[in-house]
Amino acid sequence: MMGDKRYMTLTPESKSSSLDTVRATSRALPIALLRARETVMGPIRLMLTGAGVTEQQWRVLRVLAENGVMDPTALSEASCLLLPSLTRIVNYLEKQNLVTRARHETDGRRFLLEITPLGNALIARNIPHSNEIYAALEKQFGQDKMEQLLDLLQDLSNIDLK
Amino acid sequence: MMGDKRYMTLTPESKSSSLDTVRATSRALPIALLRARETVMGPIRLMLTGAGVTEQQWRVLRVLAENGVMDPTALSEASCLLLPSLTRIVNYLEKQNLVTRARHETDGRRFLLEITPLGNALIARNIPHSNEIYAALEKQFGQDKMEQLLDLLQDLSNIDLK
DNA sequence: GTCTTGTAATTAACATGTTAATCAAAAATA
DNA sequence: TATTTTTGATTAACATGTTAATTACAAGAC
Repeated sequence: MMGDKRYMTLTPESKSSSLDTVRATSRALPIALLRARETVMGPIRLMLTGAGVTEQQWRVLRVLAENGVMDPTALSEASCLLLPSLTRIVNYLEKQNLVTRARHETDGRRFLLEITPLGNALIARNIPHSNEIYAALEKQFGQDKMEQLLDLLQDLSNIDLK
Repeated sequence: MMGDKRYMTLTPESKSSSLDTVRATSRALPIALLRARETVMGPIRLMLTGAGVTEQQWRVLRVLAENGVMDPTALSEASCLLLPSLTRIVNYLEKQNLVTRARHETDGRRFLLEITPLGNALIARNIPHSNEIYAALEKQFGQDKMEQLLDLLQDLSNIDLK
């Protein structure tokens, strides 16, 4: 394979084993995932700017709209946000009356978070645009490839690396 | 498909069109990409902690090792970092003598960045561990699926959403 | 009940993400 | 050449990412 730039050798003068060969960054999975995500988020970010929320705030609101009442730990897992980030985000959303925070009835350590009608309204009036973007993406990329990609990503996420 | 939770309706009492139907966050592409990336980065982060660099610093060093001299704009594109982030990261790497910054000879606006021998040494002594992690991941996930995923991600990244 | 241990959530500190503003130098135009 | 416009890079300001430390409460052990 002449000109295949998927691999390179760090020290060309030495005999290289597979362990000291650097995978080209264009085929490095973490970067590939990041780059793909940037492509998708581009138009979505425009939409969110119009909605007046950040990407992460939108994610929190959507998960709460989908799941109802949740405690921070569950919300953290579902929205892919670490707890310290989530704490700050929920503080802000609470000030904007988009989310409420209440103490758990029996467990004094836990809280219960819930989206407000105002929060639901924010989602409802922006979802159509969001879906338009997603539809355009799926049309460009191909519905079959999209399903294939989502399945692979789900499989990858379920791997246990010990 | 009973019990298929890939979609939900925001307002159950209304007749919902495809445009006001909320895609379940478990099948939302941005979250799926994020979650997959977290899975992969888990063990890599452990390695990087041992190496004494952050994920982004490691990425910058690897791209420079792969491509030689680069200006910030090109490095930004290749490493998937916005210029403001890159400026701070390069400032730090320069202080650590892992990277050098020089003025462009003919264009006074541009700079030329290059990895130092110290930087190359850092990569060389950590690449074996990095490759072990990657090999374990590929073994768990399957080499064919890995190639398939990388191809899909590359395709997705090349889409133009106008 | 008291003490210890474990858990949920927050706070702290620093690095990075993100958008807008700024600055210097190059390129374009008159 | 003087002016304007564009471009490369940095700085500023604020939100989030990340790890470690802290706090309040619950659950177990004694």
